[in-house]
Amino acid sequence: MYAEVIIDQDAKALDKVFEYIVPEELPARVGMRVIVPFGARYIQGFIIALKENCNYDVKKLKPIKSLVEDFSAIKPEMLSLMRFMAEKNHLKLASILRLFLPSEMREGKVKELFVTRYSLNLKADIQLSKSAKKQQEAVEYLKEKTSATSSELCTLFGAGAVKALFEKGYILKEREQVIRSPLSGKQDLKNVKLNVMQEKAISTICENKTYLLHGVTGSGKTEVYMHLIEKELSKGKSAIMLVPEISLTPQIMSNFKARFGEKVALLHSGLSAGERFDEWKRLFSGEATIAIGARSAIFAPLDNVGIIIIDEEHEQSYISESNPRYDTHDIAEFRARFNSCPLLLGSATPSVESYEKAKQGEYILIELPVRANGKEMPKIQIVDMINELRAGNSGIFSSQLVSDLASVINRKKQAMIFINRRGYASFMRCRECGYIAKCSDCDVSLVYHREDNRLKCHYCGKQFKVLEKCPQCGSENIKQGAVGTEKVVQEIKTIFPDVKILRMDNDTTSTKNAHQKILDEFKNTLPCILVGTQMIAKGHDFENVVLVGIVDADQSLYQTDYRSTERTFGLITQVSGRAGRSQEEGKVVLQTYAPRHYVYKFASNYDYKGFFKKEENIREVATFPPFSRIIRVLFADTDENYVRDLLKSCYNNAIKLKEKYPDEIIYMDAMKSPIKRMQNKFRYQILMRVRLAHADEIEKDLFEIVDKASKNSVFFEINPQNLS
DNA sequence: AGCACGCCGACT
DNA sequence: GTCGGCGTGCTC
Repeated sequence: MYAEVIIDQDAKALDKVFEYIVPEELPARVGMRVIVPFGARYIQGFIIALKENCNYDVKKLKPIKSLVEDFSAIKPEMLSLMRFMAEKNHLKLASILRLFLPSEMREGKVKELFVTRYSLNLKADIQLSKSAKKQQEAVEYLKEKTSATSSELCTLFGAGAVKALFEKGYILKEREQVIRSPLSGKQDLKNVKLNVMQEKAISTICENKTYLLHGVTGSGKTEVYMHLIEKELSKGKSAIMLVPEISLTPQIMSNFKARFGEKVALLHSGLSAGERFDEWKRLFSGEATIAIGARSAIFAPLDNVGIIIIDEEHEQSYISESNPRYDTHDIAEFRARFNSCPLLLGSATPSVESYEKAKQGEYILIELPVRANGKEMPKIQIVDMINELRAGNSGIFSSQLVSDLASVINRKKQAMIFINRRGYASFMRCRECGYIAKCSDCDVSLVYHREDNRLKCHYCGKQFKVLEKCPQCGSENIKQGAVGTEKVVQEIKTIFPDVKILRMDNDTTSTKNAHQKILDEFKNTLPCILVGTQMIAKGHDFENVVLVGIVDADQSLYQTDYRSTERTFGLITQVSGRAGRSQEEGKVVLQTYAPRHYVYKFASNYDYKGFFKKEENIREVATFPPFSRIIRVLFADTDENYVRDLLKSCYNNAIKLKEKYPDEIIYMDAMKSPIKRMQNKFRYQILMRVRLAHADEIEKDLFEIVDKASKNSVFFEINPQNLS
C-alpha cells in the first residue's frame, strides 16, 4: 500500500504530493497526520490518499515512520475542501490544511489530542519492591481517585514511575472517551415570541440552498438564527455561525452560551492557543455541536452540519486579506453543498454582490422589513458642511449638531459621535465647493501619498501633482483631511466643558477588557457623549442614546475602491440604529460635504432597495463587480530587483492574454503596489478587470504564467477589498 | 523550509 | 595543506 502525503511545510517547492510506502502493520487512513522521513530528517505530513500503485520510482520510496494519532485529524469533507480551495484560490495545499487545524497541531508540534487517563488494573496483583516509593505513592493516589490524567500523575510522581507501573501492567491506559451526545435533554429555552415574519423566515429556510436574509436593524435576525440552530440540533445536526470579529462581544457570546450551554464552542481572537485547541477538540469529538466565531470558524471540524449562518454578510472581514487568501462565502457555500444544508447570509445592508445574486435567483431572498419592537428607525438629518463653511463655521461640528448635543445634555440623555475613519490614506478635497480629486481614467478618488507628495490612483497607478487650487472653483482652500477622535473630543470639550466624554477607538481599547469597561461606564453615566470609530457602530444597545452624530460621512465614500459607496451606506444604517432603542424618538445628524450624493439620499430614508438599484446600475455601466471580476496578482519579496524582474516577466506573458481574449480584458496593467513596502517586502502588482464570461479561464492562464516564472512570493486576490 | 553537496579565501 | 563561506538543488 502506498500513501500520498502532503508535507507540513509552507513552501512552494514542497507543495506537491509525495508518495510513501505504508508499512503492513500501520493502520494508516486518509486524513491522518504522519511522521515521514524527508531528506535527512523527519517531518510531519498528512495522508491525503491511499492506493495500491505508485507513480514515483518505487526504489526511491521510503516508508512512513509513524502515525501521529490513531484517527484522521483531517476529515474527508475537509480534504475535498482542500482541493476546492487549491483550485479556486490557487493556494498551497499545506497552507490550506493548516487552516483546518489549531496551531497546536501544526508545524511539527505533536500534541496529544485526547487526554490519556490511567486507572488501577484491578485484576493485577500489585507487588512493588520497597524501594519503589514513587510507584507506591502513585498506586495509593489512584486507589483514592480511581483514575487520573497522565500529566497529573507525571507531575506528581514523575514520568518514570508512571511508565514502570504501566509496563508491569499494574495500571491501565485509556483515552478519555468523548461520547457523541445525541443532544439528550432539553435546553432551557428563553421563551421568545416570534413575529409572523420571523416565523415565516424560519419555515422557509430548510433546503440545500443559499438564503439571503435582508432584515432591517432590530428586526430580530439573531432570534431567527437561534431558532434555526435549535431546529437543526434537534435533528441531531450541528451548526456553524459566523459573526464579524468586532461583534464577538461578551454579550453575544453569553447569549448563545445561555441558550445552548456546553454545546457551543466559541472561536475568537481573544483565545490563547491552548483555549483554541480545546474548543477545536470539543468540536472535533462532537462534544460541542455549534461553532460560533469569526472568519476562521468556517473551518470548524464538525460533522453533519445542518446549517451555516453568516451574520452581517457584507462585512469585509469575511475576506481574508493575508496569507491564504480566500472568501468565506465560497467556503461556506462549499460546506453547505457538501452537507446538503442551507446557507444563510444575513444583513441589514447586504453586499451588492449578494443582493445581485438574489436578484438573479441564485440566492433566495427573505425579508424582515419591520423592527421587532415596532419602533421607527430614527430620523436622519443631512447637514451640508459647505453651507456651514460659507456661514463662517470652520469647526468640526455643524451648528445643528451643537444645538442637538446641547439639548441631549439638558435632558440628561446620551449621544454618540461616530468618526468615520478608516486607514490612514486620505483624499484631497476642496473646502469651498466639496470637489474631490479623482483619477482621470478610473473615476475613483485619488489618495494622497505623503512620502513623495503626490496623488495616486490605487486602481491604475497613475500619479498626479498635488493640487494647488481647486480646478472647479479656483479656491486655494483645498487640502487632504481626516479628522481623528482626539480632535473631536478636544472640540467637544471646548464647547461643553462640563459634560462627560468617553472615547473608544484603537488607542483606548488596546488593553484587555478596556472595551467592556468603556461601555459599562457609558451605560452608567448621564448625560454622556461617546466618541468613537467603527467599533461603537455594532451591536450595543443603549437605552439612553437619543442622538447619533456622524462627523465626516464622506471619509469612507471617497476611499479608493468601488465598494466604498456601499460601505458608506452600510455604515450609516448601522450607526443610525444605535439611536433608535430608547423610549424617546432618536435622531441622527449626518454631516457631509456632498449632501446631494445618492448614497445619502437613500441612506437617510433607509431605502436599501433604491440604493441597490442605483448602485447596480452604476456598476453595470462601468463594468465593475458583480458585472466583472477584478484580479490582482501581488508580488512581494525582500529583494526588490527580484520582484521587479518577476513582475516584468509575468506581465510580458500576461499581456499576451489580451490577444487570446480580445474582448474580455477591460483593463490590465502592472505597477508598484500603493503600499510599496510592507513587512520589509517590496510589493508590485498586476491588476486586471475582466468580463465574467471567461473570467475563470483567464484566471487559470494567469495562474499558469505566474507559476512558471516564480518559485514563491506571489499572491492572488479576486475582487480585493482594498488595494494596499 | 532545511540540509547536503560543492567549489574558492585565510588559518592552525 | 584544511576549515568554512553560502550558491544551487533536492527532498517521495
